[in-house]
Amino acid sequence: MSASLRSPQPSPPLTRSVEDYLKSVFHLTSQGGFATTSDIAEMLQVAPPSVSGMMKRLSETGLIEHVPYRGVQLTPQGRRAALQMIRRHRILESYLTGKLGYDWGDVHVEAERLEHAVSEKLIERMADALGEPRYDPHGAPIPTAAGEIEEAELGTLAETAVGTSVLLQEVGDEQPARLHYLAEQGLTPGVRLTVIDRQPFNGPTIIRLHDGTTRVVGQELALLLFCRPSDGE
Amino acid sequence: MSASLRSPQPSPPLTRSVEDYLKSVFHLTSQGGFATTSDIAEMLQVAPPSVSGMMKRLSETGLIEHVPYRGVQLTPQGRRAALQMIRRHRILESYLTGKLGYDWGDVHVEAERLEHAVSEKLIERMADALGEPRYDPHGAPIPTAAGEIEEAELGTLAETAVGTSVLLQEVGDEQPARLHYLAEQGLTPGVRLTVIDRQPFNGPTIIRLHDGTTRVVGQELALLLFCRPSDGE
DNA sequence: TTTGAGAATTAGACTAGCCTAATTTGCTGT
DNA sequence: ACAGCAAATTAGGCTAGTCTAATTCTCAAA
Repeated sequence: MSASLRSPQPSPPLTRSVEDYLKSVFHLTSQGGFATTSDIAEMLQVAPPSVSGMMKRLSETGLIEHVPYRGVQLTPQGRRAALQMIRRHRILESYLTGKLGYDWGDVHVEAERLEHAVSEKLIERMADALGEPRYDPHGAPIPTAAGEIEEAELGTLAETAVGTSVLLQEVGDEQPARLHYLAEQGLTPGVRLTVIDRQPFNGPTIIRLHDGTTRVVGQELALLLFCRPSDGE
Repeated sequence: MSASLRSPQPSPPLTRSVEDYLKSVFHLTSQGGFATTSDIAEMLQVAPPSVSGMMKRLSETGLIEHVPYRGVQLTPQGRRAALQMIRRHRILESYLTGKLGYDWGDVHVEAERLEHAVSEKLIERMADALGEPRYDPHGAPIPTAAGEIEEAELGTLAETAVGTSVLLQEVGDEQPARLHYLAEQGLTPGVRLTVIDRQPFNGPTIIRLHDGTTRVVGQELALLLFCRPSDGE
């Protein structure tokens, strides 16, 4: 009787590619539902047949559930692996900005490479040095070492009603240029702002920051600014 | 006329494997001469034919000079790449011990993976945070960003004459267990010691540390302790 | 109910890197 | 000078991951 029948097999370490696919599936299914082949292909910048092939392998190893011609979802095991990668990524981003003077626009690319190379131990040392941060520089929640992640329901600035005061919680972007611009405008996670007005036909949103200055935020950017109701002043 | 005739071709990034082979060749030729197929195979833990194949590819891309059935040497271009990897490795080791509380026995494995994933920028940030260190935790010289490396002629403790006082400059080992033991014994780079006696037939060397305590160092370890004449007190 | 567009998959090929087995080469000792 | 051994290379095969081209499937609209 082979060992694989009794124990959950000493799974070989995941390859770089596998780790990337799992992360993509996680992100694409975070709102529920299935991740489609073409969405994954788009996200990873590979051809659709490459995705089909990988999905086959991943479902054989029990990391995803594949419904042919429908899409895929993570198994609990796949989800665990994906969350581990996301923890690594976000701790790395936090460390690079917090301890090595990186700009928040530049950390994504660096973390994207490092996340495949760091050990669990290194990540925990970094997390410790940072004081166990709960959010990364973009405001995204960092999964715990145990694999739990905060799931908040945030609305975008683009859909926030005029007159409402909100807390800018998370910036859902990775492009350095846009992030640099947002930082210049003072639009970083943690700032409070009030929606003053919004132009019709998907026009820009006008906001007032806490310091009294105003900003005009186009729809494209407003869709990336995730906010939650601001409690106090 | 193809572009490759005018410019030094936009060389594709080196793969992980290629980087490892270049480092091996560098280390194996550091005393001059050629690196042999079997030495490289031994160092990288691959079969000799794998080395032959890789040597063919590397000489085609101009990173090494291959004399069939003789061995290989780095070209200037290959040497530059190898030194860059060694800089990365040693800066990483320094950073892990200096800033993240790693033990000097544990840094090698971690750096071995990270060196393939870090950017030039990150290495320079780390070097800066450390104050541009010149030696890594084992006392090995760190190449400069420009690709220069200090070449010192060091003798091992095993060949240091009885009665001589020396400075322990570098520990030529990577095995955690041995390094932990040496640290316990107070044998880390920078300590001064005097050779008191040596047993015949490759027997142990007896030394006195600066604090007056003595140690008995077997031949195996004595061969890993690189020393240089101690000038002052 | 059928059909056609678009998404997904299968088929088949390529590269890097590794392996084992077979062969070739170079050197050393007689 | 040459036999034989050890080292190196060539031959041939495997896997992971990618690609393009061909095929199959799903679903919505007529």
